[in-house]
Amino acid sequence: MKKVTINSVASYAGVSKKTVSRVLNNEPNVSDATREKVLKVFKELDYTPNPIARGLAQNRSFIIGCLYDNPSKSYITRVQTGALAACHEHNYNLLIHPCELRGEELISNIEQLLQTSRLDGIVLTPPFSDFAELVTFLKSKKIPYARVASAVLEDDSISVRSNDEQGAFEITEHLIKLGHKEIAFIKGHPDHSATEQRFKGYRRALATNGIEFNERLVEEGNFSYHSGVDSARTILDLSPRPTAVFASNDYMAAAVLKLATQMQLKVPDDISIAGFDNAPIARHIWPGLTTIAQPVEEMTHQAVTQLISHISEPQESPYQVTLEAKLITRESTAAIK
Amino acid sequence: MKKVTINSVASYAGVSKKTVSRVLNNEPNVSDATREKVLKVFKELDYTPNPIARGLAQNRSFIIGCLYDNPSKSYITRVQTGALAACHEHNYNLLIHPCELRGEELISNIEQLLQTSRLDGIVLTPPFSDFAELVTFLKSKKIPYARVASAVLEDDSISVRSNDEQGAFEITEHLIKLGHKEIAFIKGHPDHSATEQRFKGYRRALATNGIEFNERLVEEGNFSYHSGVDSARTILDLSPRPTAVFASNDYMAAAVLKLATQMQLKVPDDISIAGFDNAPIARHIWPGLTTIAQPVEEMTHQAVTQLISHISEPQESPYQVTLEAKLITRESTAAIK
DNA sequence: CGACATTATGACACCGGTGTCAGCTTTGAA
DNA sequence: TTCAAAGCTGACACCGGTGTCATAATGTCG
Repeated sequence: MKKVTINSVASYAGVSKKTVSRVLNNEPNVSDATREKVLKVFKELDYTPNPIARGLAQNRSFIIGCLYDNPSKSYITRVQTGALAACHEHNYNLLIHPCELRGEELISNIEQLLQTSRLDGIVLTPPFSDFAELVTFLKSKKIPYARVASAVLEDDSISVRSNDEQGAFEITEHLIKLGHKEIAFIKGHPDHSATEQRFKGYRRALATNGIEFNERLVEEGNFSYHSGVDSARTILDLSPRPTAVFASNDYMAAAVLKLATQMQLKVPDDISIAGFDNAPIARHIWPGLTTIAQPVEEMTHQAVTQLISHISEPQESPYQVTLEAKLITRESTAAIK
Repeated sequence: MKKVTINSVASYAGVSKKTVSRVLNNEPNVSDATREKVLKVFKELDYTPNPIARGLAQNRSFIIGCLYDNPSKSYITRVQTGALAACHEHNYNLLIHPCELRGEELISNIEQLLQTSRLDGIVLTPPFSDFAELVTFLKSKKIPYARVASAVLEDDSISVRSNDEQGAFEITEHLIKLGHKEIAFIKGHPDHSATEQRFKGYRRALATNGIEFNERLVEEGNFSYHSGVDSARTILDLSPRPTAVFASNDYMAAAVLKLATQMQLKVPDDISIAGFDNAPIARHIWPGLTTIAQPVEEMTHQAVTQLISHISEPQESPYQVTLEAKLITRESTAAIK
């Protein structure tokens, strides 16, 4: 089986390379007759253009980088799924780049990534979506980027988010409507903008419903299961014990559930527990967690799609969208007795 | 900031492109003086070779594809971690390719992937590691590949696995030593070779310890949480109820635990439960699952490393290694009363 | 010291596409 | 009918590296 290049197609079809290239790229100024002739040869010879040669000529790689640092494997996978789908739709490839760095090191790490992999664009997922230094750096290097789930809306960048504040508001209000007034809250990682957003939603729900905010019911977590265990220990030892706990994500909520169970507390009879994210664990444990589902794949898909179209033809108006998060009620929350 | 190409380096250093290229690739036949001179210019100009141009010239992409289809996000992430690390060490990139297809469609899907992305090699993870048609196809196309966690050992391919059969044997024997004789077993997905291996280990442990194998205690699962729920329902309704359940992975084990808890059974007092894989959920639930930990990252890392070195210089003897799996005991298993 | 092997270097084509531009053909308006 | 504008096509250089081969410089041995 011989290699089929643009040259073989050209000579086989009796036209020049350039004309073949025109057909490939759907350029105008090719007669219908010629176009069809070439397209037929494509099929006959089973020709696929070489993206590497193309990349060299156009100084592009057709690769989008995806930057993340998230303890939740399911979140990562969902991000990848959405990003991959968008990439495939436009014949791009996705390069994943998990990354634990911060500050200076982060920048130089990304710089190296850009140097060696020649990315055409980069998708930032939390917590990188809101890292000002990184965004500034990318802007200065003129690397197209898109931000997923960022809280800060700049005027000139692609950004697709979901409404964390509103989601937190709704789930807190759900607890309040069940009669809970003593609702503990576990914060997420301080680097994530979602942490602040979810906290705001919690406080707004309390305020809206005339419940006084109590500092003592708030614990600092970092989204990890482990941090949830620590926070849970403090919260469950409070006296009087709060009747509900809203953890900023499902892993921490699962930790609360585990500890409560170990302490012989019945969930939701003795205490209600709510999470956030609708991670798989939320339905893998008993009782299932009431939580907030976000359209992660959809967000990432939109972000990457916009990023790619921005790369091909820079737009003026940045694409900025906020998608809805949805309350999912399961067995871990119930009316107070 | 201007682009630094091999031409700028060459003229700046006062040598030809080719000489620069020689230095880049550590080729012989360059005098020490010249080499150092060029290396210095590399630093001064902060030069990084363009992998795309390189790829075009050498007909390579420096991209390894990673094929998987696995319900466990944590497994996928671990595979990616190991593969990425190995790729970075050798200046390769990793292209992930989740893939739900089988048979004909799978082959044509992979064919397209190879066409459009020009992969230099491909890592197969379960269940693809043991798909004969796929392996045959890759061999016929002369695409280098490596197999992770495959059960079948061919003579001529790179393969890194862990000992599933032995792991299953050990965990079953662990239950037996705790006094269990009625040990139910939930099988995995029939497409995965691990399914058969784990089942074998289970039976060998029974046989070794003089316990008669009982067909009625075996349920067919498919590694998904959901399938675990179905199998658990059947098993927990048996009478007499088995005193222990060994599920082929942790998700199914978690499902058994959930159902048992819903049925007011105490784990491990009323029934012991064991899993396999040491997925995060194994320690996120209460009681924590006794399970088998495999060095997934290590396996993938070795597989990719070997694959890359095979690409650069094909070896005669295939690299075939079996790593050890390790028993991890948690609270979900206990001595029978 | 001369013949020959070895090492060091560069000229140039090539990988497989795209960009530029010139030249020919067709179209359409005056 | 005429001529400018628009449509179509191909020649050729170029993207940034590597492979081949010729040639110059250096080393080796009888």
